[in-house]
Amino acid sequence: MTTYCKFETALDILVGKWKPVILLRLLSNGTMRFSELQKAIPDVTKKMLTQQLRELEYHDIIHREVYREIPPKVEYSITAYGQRLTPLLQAMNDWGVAHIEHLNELYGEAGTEEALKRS
Amino acid sequence: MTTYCKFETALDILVGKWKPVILLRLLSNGTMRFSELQKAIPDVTKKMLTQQLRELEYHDIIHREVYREIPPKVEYSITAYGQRLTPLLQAMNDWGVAHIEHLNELYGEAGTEEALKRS
DNA sequence: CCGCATCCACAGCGATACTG
DNA sequence: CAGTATCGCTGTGGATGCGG
Repeated sequence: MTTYCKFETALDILVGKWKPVILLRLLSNGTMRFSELQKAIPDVTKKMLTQQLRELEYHDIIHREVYREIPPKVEYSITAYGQRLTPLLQAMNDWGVAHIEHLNELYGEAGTEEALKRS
Repeated sequence: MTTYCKFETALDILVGKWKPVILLRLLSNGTMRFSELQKAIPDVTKKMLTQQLRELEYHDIIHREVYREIPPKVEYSITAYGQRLTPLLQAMNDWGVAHIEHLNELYGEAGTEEALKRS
């Protein structure tokens, strides 16, 4: 007896402290190694990066390719299925940009940044 | 020096343990009193409900109308600006529905529920 | 009726050290 | 290089009680 509306599902999959950045990186750079991602996202720890990547992988958004070499090499990329997120991300981005505008009008430039931190 | 892509902003505003349900309720029911919301969302505590409502209010997604009566009465509703979320929520919902389908194909009906809990 | 204040439990995340 | 394991802090959310 699940409820009809499933927009929460999309949220669950996209939300995560580092998932948005990871997705953006992979979408713009294509395939990336683990270490490249770490360099591209300076504040993430190995633990968190691994965890978030695994979750995205489990949802078939990204692909994990392991090369059995010494030293090891692992490459991450967006799956074909994952590409289908793009329009949604675009829509969310557009809304986000408009929303920041809107907050500026409501509270002024100063308040906006703080407003975004609240939730 | 903020980054260009702002789809994370949309996430921040929509995410919250009870925000999705609240939005759905208000969108389908129109104006609702605090107590009605509480009844409609059985597991939420007053504290959490208040908090999430305030955040949505701060972002101008919902409107809070206070009637200075005894006993008090407070009504919540979606603002005109908040209505502009609808297409986005619809898009997210569509993607969510499709994604659940996709997970079923990957892991079977059994695995899907657990998959959704992971992230 | 609506909401705030306080206290507490637990999960999330970071830091660090260790492994194949 | 690409992780895993462990520990400790911190923040979020639940439970409860008070107040306008």
